[in-house]
Amino acid sequence: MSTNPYHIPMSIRVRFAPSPTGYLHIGGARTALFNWLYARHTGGTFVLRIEDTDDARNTQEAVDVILSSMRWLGLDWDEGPTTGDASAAPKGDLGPYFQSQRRDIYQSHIDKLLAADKAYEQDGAIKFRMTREPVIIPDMVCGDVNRKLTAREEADPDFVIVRSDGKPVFHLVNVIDDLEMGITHVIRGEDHLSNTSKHIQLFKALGAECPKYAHIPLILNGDGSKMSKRDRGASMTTYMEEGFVPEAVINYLCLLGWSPKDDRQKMNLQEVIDIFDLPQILRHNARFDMDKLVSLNGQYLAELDSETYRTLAENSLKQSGITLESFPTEYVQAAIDSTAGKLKQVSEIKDYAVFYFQNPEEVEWDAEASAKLLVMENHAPISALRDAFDALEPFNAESVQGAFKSTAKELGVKVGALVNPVRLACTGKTTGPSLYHLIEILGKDRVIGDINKALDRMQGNA
RNA sequence: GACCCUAUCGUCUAGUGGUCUAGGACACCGCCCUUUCACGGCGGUAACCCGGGUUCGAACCCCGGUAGGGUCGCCA
Repeated sequence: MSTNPYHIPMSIRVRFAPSPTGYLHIGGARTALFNWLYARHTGGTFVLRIEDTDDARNTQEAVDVILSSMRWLGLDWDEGPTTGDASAAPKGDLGPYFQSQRRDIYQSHIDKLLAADKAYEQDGAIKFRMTREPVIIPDMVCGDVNRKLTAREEADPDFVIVRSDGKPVFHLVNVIDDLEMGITHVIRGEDHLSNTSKHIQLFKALGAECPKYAHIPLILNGDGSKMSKRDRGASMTTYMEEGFVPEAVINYLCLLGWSPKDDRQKMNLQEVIDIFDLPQILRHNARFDMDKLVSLNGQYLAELDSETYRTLAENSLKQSGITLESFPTEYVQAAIDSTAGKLKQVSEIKDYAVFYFQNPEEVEWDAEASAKLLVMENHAPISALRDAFDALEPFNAESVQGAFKSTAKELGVKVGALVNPVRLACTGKTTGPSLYHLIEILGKDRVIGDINKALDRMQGNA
């Protein structure tokens, strides 16, 4: 026995054990994250195990999605599958890491339980002789939980560990794997708390010490209801497809059910690793707030290097049906660069910058703004500006800005009086990238054409 | 129905008996900055679920309600 007063094993081993029945749920992602953080904080080992015992619901695609989601989030595992192929060589010595490959291991334990009369056969299934006493569940988040029997369990506390079709059930395989894989801390969703009494008894029957438990609260919808597949934000796939910044998603997840205890919100992973620990995990469920995630995402987006930002932006633009290939590379880059630091989500870029990639006649003016800005009294000033543009050489952001200022001064109007109608003329909107830069990118011909069209409208509105 | 967990602004949270006329962030509102928007800055609205105790003193401790969530499967 060590002299360590907390009896913390030398090497901590934790695991994330998803069942491949669909995408990676945001709650699952956070469970994975908390396990990962604990492993990294303690210098321990993070194991990924695929619990694919339900052939009716498991799919290969789901396995691949889980692995790619984990990788996207940056949650690397020290042991586990290297690919979605269950027969491929894994990383780590305690595999296989797919439960579907571990039948022999389960069978030997089942035989032992049967031989010791700790389990028995009934109707072709095998049932475990469960205690009739309450079970104390020591939990690092919830404290000691005194799990009494429910009415149903009072009637028959024993439960099935092997189905009549010969397949072992979750409770059994989960415990055997944690035992065989030397898992020291089980960090999982609170939905497993009640069932932990079964697991503790199973460990005992198998002649093993049970691991330490930490049941973390669940993530609920904004209205407090349970998050299901349909709910926006529930699937990690959404974040990958919509071009979220993985660091932002991770940062947000850290703040759900855990807190650095000071006023920090935006934290990099290393900062979190340094101070993350199990006892500070909150005990109550948290509601998912897309607004806050998006806000955080905007902060990370603004800090991205231009290369990464361009890639994200290009993908988003292509996804929304814009054929970037028909534009010069420099033009596309300049257009994208003019949106940098402006968006909270890259997926907003379509609405924000679509005018760059439309034919002038496709740009639709916002009706309300058009009625307000494209009026006859703006005709003279804007045509004066048009003439100034016409004579401008070179035609760039700097010279354009000069033309705005000098024209405004000559006419005795505010720059804004010229800026707003021109922005509408060129982009169709009242918001967007820096007008001077956008005008340079669009080029003189296009801009003068847009302005002329707006001048016609002013006369038409008269 | 039984059993378990939980309860601070709309949301995420800080707070572990006095320093709380309860702090921060998102969202919202106002002002400033500004070529629009966003950013940034300043300010504002907004919370201790209810009822009993314990105590000189309770958001913090205890009990009871209530509410939300979870579990009771030959699903995981």
